Amino acid sequence: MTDTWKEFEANEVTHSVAHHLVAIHEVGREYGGWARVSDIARWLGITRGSVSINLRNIKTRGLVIEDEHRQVKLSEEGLKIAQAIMAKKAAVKAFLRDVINVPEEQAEIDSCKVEHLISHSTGENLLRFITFLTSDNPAAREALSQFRKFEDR
Amino acid sequence: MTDTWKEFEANEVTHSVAHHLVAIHEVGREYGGWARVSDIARWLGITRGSVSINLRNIKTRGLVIEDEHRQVKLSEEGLKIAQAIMAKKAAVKAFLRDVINVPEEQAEIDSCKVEHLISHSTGENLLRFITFLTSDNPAAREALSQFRKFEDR
DNA sequence: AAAACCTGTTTGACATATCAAACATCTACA
DNA sequence: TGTAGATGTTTGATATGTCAAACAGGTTTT
Ligand SMILES: [Mn+2]
Ligand SMILES: [Mn+2]
Ligand SMILES: [Mn+2]
Ligand SMILES: [Mn+2]
Repeated sequence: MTDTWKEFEANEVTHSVAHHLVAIHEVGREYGGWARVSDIARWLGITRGSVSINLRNIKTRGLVIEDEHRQVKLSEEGLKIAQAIMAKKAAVKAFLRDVINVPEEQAEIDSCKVEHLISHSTGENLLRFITFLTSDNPAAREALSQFRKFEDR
Repeated sequence: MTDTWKEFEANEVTHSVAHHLVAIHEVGREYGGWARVSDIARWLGITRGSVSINLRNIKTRGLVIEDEHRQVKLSEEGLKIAQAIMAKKAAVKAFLRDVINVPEEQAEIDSCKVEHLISHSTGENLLRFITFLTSDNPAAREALSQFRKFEDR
């Protein structure tokens, strides 16, 4: 009815772009942030051709910079986006695995699917919640323990 | 490194298909489940042309059936998928809004983005968790109340 | 009956994302 | 030094999803 669902389209980055950014961050880790097309492609499990084309778009949007050897590095904005995505993924995964007992592998898959889609503020609320719930607050510990029992009903 | 992230691609349905199925379900509610292209298009806020093309795909996959007046209705499989998506959305939204205090509108947007992506089992775990946490279990109530305080730190 | 409106489909365009294959260029190594 | 391998780009294909515009039928209004 409302067009709220079309907000889905209105994402900062697509899943593909999100993973390109994170890949550059990871691959470039030992090289001052600089990454090569080939290494990004290998990391992502897609062809060099695809990475080359995708980077065209990502460069245009100012999310990476390029040096004279055609290596790429996250721009300030690209880095901010990559870090936000990694943080949200970590929060979601921790919640799924440590709070509601989703198996590790499934938590990995589900958090991967969702990492770039949840809003910043939701990510923050979630992080606050797991921080509280996995703290040594007695009420939190008791609730979690009761939930474990509740689950095995 | 691993190709886990490509599992993203391996979804039962895309966001677009998910909303087409749910739209058919909603639009057809008062007509024995039968829906027309025009009404689906209006509901989704896209053109009739787009719906027409998308339905071609959705029919091929056996998710809807068509009658002699070109009306469509969810097949048994299509209905199962639509219901699973609606259930997951409700669970996510309730968690965001009622547990971690995400504002209604944001909870709506985030749950919409994610509804078709989270796995069945994760959805079930989440539902168990919110059922417990919003029950009258004293430990649950105390934890939630402590979390409210913790938030306003 | 005619005109206006509503419906569903098709076409051509565009955007994103992927592949394989061909190419040009570098690099390494024998 | 010459060949083999690695690298990056481009092209042509496929798939999904969207739009606007044109078209063909059907229904309603006048
Ligand atoms: Mn240099
Ligand atoms: Mn991911
Ligand atoms: Mn009939
Ligand atoms: Mn949605």
